[in-house]
Amino acid sequence: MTVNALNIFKNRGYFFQCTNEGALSKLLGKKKIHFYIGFDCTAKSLHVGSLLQIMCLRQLQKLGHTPVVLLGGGTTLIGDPSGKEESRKILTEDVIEQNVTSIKKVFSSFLSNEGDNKVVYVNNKDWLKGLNYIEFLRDYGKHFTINKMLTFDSVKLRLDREQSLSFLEFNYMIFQAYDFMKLYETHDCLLQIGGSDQWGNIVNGVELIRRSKSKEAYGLTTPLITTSSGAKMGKTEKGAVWLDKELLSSFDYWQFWRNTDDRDVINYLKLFTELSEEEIEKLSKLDGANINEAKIILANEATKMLHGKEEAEKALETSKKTFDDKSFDENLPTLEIKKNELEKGISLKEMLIKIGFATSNSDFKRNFQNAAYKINNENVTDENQALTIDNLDGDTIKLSFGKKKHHLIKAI
RNA sequence: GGAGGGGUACCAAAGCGGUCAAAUGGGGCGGGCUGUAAACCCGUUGACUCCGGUCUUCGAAGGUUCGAAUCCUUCCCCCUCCA
Repeated sequence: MTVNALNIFKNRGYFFQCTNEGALSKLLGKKKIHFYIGFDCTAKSLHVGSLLQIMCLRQLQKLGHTPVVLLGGGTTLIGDPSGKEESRKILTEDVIEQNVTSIKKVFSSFLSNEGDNKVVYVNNKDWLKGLNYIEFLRDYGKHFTINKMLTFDSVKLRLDREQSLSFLEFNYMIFQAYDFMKLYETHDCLLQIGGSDQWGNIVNGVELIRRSKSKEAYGLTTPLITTSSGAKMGKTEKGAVWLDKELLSSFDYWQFWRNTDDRDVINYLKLFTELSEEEIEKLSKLDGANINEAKIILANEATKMLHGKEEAEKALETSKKTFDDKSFDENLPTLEIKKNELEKGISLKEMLIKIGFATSNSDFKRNFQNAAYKINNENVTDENQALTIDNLDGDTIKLSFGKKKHHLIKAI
């Protein structure tokens, strides 16, 4: 039996809709192709919101196809209006280039850089930057009608909300279509994948290729993943779930998955791990508190893929110590402090502000009144509490803000 | 260019001379219950504070007033319709 890529996509939950499904399915079955996904470079790194797309790249690469990662160094100069309520901030070229570099790193964890279908990186700045406006309009502008563009959700939404959509942003979809065509030319790229909000943009590209080359290319979108409670997925106590150790530690990343809503676990296992369907099926039998077992597996697998096996094991260990034994583990964020300073005594309030557990004196006071702080698991009852050597447990003090945020203070 | 509507805290949205650091809802944060889940309940959500208060905030700048988010003037921005 031949492995059918689209079936895998459907079973795993990567599939939302695609153009010409029959033909695409056949194509993927008989030929190894180049396919691409574009990534926005508005931030220093990517977060879990892009993980599904990355999994698609990984999956298809495993089947022998060649992933082309398009870094939108050029389009980010404009800003994608899709799904945005307001215009994006315009970033400078410098910042974008830095982002491009750091975002590239993310992919190295997920994609193979070896073999004849190793990952290819491209930056659309390379062909967009030097574009000649008049020529571009004459060659490609004629293929786009305003009538049609106005029907796209990304545009309609903005207009319905009575929010302005600048011409600059309006051009985004034309550029994205042009990107696809360009990659078709240079890399024989036949398929573009994207989130469901990219449908309009992708179809535009497919049509541009058809009109200007009389050739067929394909588009496929992935579903928008929301949590069962309806929110967009991707937040922890500490903010966005970055796919970068510098921005979110592997422990916090592990915790993010561990804290998944019961109702989402099985779904996430399918989407974000590579466990076999049988294994997942088995885990789906768990109920009640036992679902936590599945969550731990999810966290392990997801962390392993991004940060490596060792980091995943460390995160598991740290979590056990922190939440089960209520002790501490060195893997928790740690602040080192001189012993003699501790002998003099340090204001707890200042320490908490320093490590980010309070944003101001007032904030500290509010949290204190809500019984949010603990020293070595003991509730703080004195607002003017000072940290001294008496608080040391070994050479460490554990400070907690709420149930999930812990920080160590280490005397040296 | 003309006519009208509007800009309030993270978001949405009330307030339209004092009782407004600003109702209400959402979101965030914390507490309780639990399984590091969901749902639910409670608290909190500008800064500083000698906890009595003080300071900064309602698009911007001026003005009227004992007193302004609220009234007046100018300016900036957004939306709708007309040209």
